[in-house]
Amino acid sequence: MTESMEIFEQYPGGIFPAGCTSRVLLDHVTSKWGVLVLVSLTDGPQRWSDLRRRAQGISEKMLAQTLKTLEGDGLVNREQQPVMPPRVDYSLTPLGEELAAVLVPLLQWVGRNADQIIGV
Amino acid sequence: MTESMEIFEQYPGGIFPAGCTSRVLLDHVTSKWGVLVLVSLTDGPQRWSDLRRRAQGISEKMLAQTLKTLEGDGLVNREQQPVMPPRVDYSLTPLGEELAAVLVPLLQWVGRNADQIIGV
DNA sequence: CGGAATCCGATCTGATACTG
DNA sequence: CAGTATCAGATCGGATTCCG
Repeated sequence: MTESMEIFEQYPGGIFPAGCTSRVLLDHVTSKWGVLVLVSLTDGPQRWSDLRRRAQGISEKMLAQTLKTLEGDGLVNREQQPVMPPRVDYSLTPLGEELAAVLVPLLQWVGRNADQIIGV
Repeated sequence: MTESMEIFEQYPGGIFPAGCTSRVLLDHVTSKWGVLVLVSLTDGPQRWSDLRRRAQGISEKMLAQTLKTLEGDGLVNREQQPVMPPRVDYSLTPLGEELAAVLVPLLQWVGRNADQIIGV
């Protein structure tokens, strides 16, 4: 608890001012499906239907919305081939890879500890 | 991208089955306010009013709800002293400390990159 | 296949008021 | 100080339908 507390040094009064860009980005990447989509993509470029399978339970609406948000943030790349039937590949940008690298440990921790925690 | 991909090894078809305990816990800890409360508490035990200041913009309703959820998950401890006026201290449990340790790098990454990302 | 559009209920938020 | 209760409005999220 002694190191890497730059968050408190930067903002002594609180963690990120309310409404600042950090808050917005944090909400995007910690959104219900944002985490799962980003981590899915660490496995390499994937298509719409791949992502629907990886992020089990996501609706088409939320997949579309999540991908647009992440693309708008420069975290995800969208590549469309002009063929019929259409083929679209999603992948992480370099920035997205960086982010996913800090997200994976979170997912792993959750996976290890979920059973011991829920319904204490 | 080659190491620590146990998430995909565990669940080849997707990341956590929909509705499993891992998903529930993930939703709790990545909730809009859960992240901020947990990271606030890495700075040591804090009182209700401290947390309201740290997690700028949180309403009393959401602070109460977030704390109850995290307490129910065994991530946060609530200690009430029977004095008047009442004094209540919130702190991380050992499990909560573990979790916060993987959350802090995420917050730091967001803090470093938010300005370059939003509104591309 | 890869979406967009629409509707609808659940959830979140803010404001206000009240309590021990 | 540390909450609880309640209500209205905004937003989120899911299910369904439709389209190139």
